[in-house]
Amino acid sequence: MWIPIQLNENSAEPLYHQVESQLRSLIISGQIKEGTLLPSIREFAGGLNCSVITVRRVYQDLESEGLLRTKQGTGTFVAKVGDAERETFRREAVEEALISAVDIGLSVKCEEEELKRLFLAILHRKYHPDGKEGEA
Amino acid sequence: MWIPIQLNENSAEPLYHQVESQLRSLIISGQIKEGTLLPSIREFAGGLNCSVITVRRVYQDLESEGLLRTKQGTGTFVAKVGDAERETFRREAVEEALISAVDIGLSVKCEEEELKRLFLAILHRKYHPDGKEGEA
Amino acid sequence: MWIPIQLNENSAEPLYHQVESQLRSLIISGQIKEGTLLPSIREFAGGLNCSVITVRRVYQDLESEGLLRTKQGTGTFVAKVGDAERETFRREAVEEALISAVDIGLSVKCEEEELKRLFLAILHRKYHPDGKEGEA
Amino acid sequence: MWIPIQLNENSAEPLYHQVESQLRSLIISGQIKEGTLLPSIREFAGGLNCSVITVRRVYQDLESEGLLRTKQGTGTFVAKVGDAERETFRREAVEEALISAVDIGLSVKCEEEELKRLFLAILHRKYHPDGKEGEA
DNA sequence: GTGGTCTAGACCACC
DNA sequence: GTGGTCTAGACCACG
Repeated sequence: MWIPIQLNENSAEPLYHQVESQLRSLIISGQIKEGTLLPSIREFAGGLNCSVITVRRVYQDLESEGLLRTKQGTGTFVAKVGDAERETFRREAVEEALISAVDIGLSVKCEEEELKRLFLAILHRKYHPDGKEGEA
Repeated sequence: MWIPIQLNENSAEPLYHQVESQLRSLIISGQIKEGTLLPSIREFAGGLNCSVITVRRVYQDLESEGLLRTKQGTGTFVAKVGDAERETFRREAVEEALISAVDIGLSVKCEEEELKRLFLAILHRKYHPDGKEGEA
Repeated sequence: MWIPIQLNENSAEPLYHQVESQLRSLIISGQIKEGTLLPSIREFAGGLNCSVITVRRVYQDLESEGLLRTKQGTGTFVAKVGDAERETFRREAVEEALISAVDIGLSVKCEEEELKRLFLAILHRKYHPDGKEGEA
Repeated sequence: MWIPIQLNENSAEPLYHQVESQLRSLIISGQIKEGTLLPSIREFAGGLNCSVITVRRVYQDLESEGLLRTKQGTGTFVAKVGDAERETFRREAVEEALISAVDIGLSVKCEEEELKRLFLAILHRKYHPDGKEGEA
């Protein structure tokens, strides 16, 4: 199975962290279904051109979050995530990001109306990428 | 002079980063006026209960951004920030945060309408803290 | 012949280990009598929905413990277990578990009386499952 | 600070696991007080004669359990554990061990009375090591 | 000095 | 084949 992960070499964000958050999004959003057998750590590492250990860490962390389940000698699977649980995950992730953005607006004394305007513009641009935009 | 900085000991965010971003906001938003003499490194560090090295780094970083100006033997001052420049700073900070939030929404397959609804709710809550809310 | 084995897919305990310890218990406690012909490796593996390699390992391990005996071309039988031997087995298994439990209590600075109270409660619950309890 | 950890080289139990469980016990039982600065990973690794990475993993795992808190550039501390929380931890650890022991007794068809007698004997021996016993 | 990340490579246990 | 553990050693970020 092929997992679409984009690594940004120039980012300060640790490799394993980039992989983790993207894989987490794929699972939470349901783009990778429960029960799916993920690539072996070696295979995945090869594809990402990184160390086996980095991938192992990703699998391990996500397992401790309850998103993955690994069976020695067999492989690593996407765990069953209850709908309610998934909804909570999504909600939290999104709310957290929005709150943080509004906080920054506040800290910089941005007007409520201006913030709203900016947000709506960005929202529209991202969700209707008529031209080229659509991914950051 | 007293600078209102809140440090979160339990955050994963590095100390120096917390101080930097808050001080930057204070300057950009005009809450600390240009020409103001900031506390000495030692004094500031004492107030924040952190290392002088940390404060020194903050002053250096913000100086290299052009927000501060250090005069040997005198102290560190808030530099003159042109209105256009300030506007750019603010705009960038806010836009960046909003874009990042929307991206997360996208990555988790959040509906445009839901995202908008959530944002407006948070916006209102933060800007009209009737009860107690208002700062994170 | 049908062997009542419960596999816990989500346990960290290796499959072969789960099968081994349960089968061992069945033999030692006399619930499977000596001379009994066990299912073939394939059949057993099919019933447990696991690999034949796993069952093969179980049979081998228990044979090397003297609990099973394999006759080429015929099958695997439960060996004769002397009463004294069986008693030793049981005693060891139980004592080991109890000692380990008490050690954990000690390591966590649990009072002797509290430990005793807890034990008796659990003992009663497990041996007199009035409601539903009785197995973990 | 010196941490009393006993490593069993011959055990099948992974190194990091041995260290983790012992350190966890020390914290939960209150033998290491909250706020205590633990040895640096290098120092600890030197003392245990193991790799830095192994110690780091221990600290990381216990941090994710909420028992430790590490600050980059500063060190690793024992986190504040609420009394209720600590009680839960202890209770769970002990109950789990006892339940498992009783289950083994059951699986081997040990009489309730016999199990009780064995337990009380072991309990007394461990908590009143008149002769030599007292640790496993 | 501290912890944080990442590497390459080894060996073992499991299926 | 799979994952699990452990090593030695490097380099970076933080205080």
